[in-house]
Amino acid sequence: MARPTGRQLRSEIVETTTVLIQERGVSGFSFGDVAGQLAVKPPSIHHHFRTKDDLVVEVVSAYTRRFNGLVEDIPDGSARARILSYADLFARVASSDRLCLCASVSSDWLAVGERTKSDVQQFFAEQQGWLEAEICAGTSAGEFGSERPPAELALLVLSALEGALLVGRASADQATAIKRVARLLVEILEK
Amino acid sequence: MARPTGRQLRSEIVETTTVLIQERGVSGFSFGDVAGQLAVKPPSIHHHFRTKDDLVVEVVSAYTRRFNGLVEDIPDGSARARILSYADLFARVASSDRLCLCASVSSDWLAVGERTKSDVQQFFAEQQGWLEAEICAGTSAGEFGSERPPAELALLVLSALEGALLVGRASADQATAIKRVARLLVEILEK
DNA sequence: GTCTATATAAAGATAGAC
DNA sequence: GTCTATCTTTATATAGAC
Repeated sequence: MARPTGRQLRSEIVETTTVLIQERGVSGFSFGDVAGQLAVKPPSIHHHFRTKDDLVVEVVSAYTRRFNGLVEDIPDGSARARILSYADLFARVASSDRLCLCASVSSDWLAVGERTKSDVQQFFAEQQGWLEAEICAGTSAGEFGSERPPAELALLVLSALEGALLVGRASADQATAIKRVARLLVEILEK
Repeated sequence: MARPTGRQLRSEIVETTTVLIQERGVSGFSFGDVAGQLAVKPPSIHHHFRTKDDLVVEVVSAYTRRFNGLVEDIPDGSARARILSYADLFARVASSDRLCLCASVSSDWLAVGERTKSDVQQFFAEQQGWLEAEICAGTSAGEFGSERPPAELALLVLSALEGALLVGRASADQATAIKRVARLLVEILEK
């Protein structure tokens, strides 16, 4: 891997840090870890991000932007297909035994700054909002028949997907767990 | 708070560390933090637990023992009531904006030792086993009417409860989130 | 923009006095 | 069993050369 430079390095730092946080938590990575993986020295990281907190804020922001972009790109189709695509996205972004980045951050809640906290809160709120709208649409289309309040179902779906990554990782069975949970969730929404 | 000593201190270290991990993650606490909260010095912690990893192993073990004890103490009654008690337990042990300890550990997966990993895996497996048995019992009693496989439902329930703590904490609404999810889950099991 | 060198502080851990 | 003192390593962060 060629040593990245300039604007290139900045985005590679963000990518690498995202994975490190997903694997080890916010307190479990250091500038030295990031630098090591990119074959540069710690001061190069500091050049782009003055403090660790600045870096974490940027990582959450980049993750949220990317994730929401992928959600927007989910093609039109049946409500069932769209929810399954959403779950798949979830599994993909968190692939390889990782969690959703915001779940990782939420786990270390008291170890992160205020800006990060409010950004993570917003991420979860946005996901619930998207899910609620999809559930409403599916119900209007006659595809979903659950009589339970869409906002409640949205919270359940998000919680179950986040939790499945967590439980699945610790069961050496993450990819399967998220698929099993997703399938069950759409069946529940349908009837 | 009087300074605890001897066998007393050992268990207070475990209790304090449990909370610290729930709040800040495995990598987010130090012997100094634990010592500070108990008004002793770091070497006193080392006297009881040679390494940080030894301490984490003991914390997971104590948490699991205590949690499983509380589960066993859930009184006989309707399947609905027992599942709701289980969810409540979950919320209580993780109260005050914390997660289930094993969820916190799972979040920092690559930062913990092998012994800890396998203990956490076992915790999640045991919980799924208990839930599956309860769901089967509820179905036999005619109380639960879901036709979906009990093992699948058990995974869903555990994932949703773990995830609700995570999402709820980041929504400044944890106590409510877990209750909402628990209520929805029993309704789904019933029909 | 990246490096070497360095400051400062904290962490995990141990030795040995009390 | 707990302390003081200390060792060693690592982390965050900055200054200044290249």
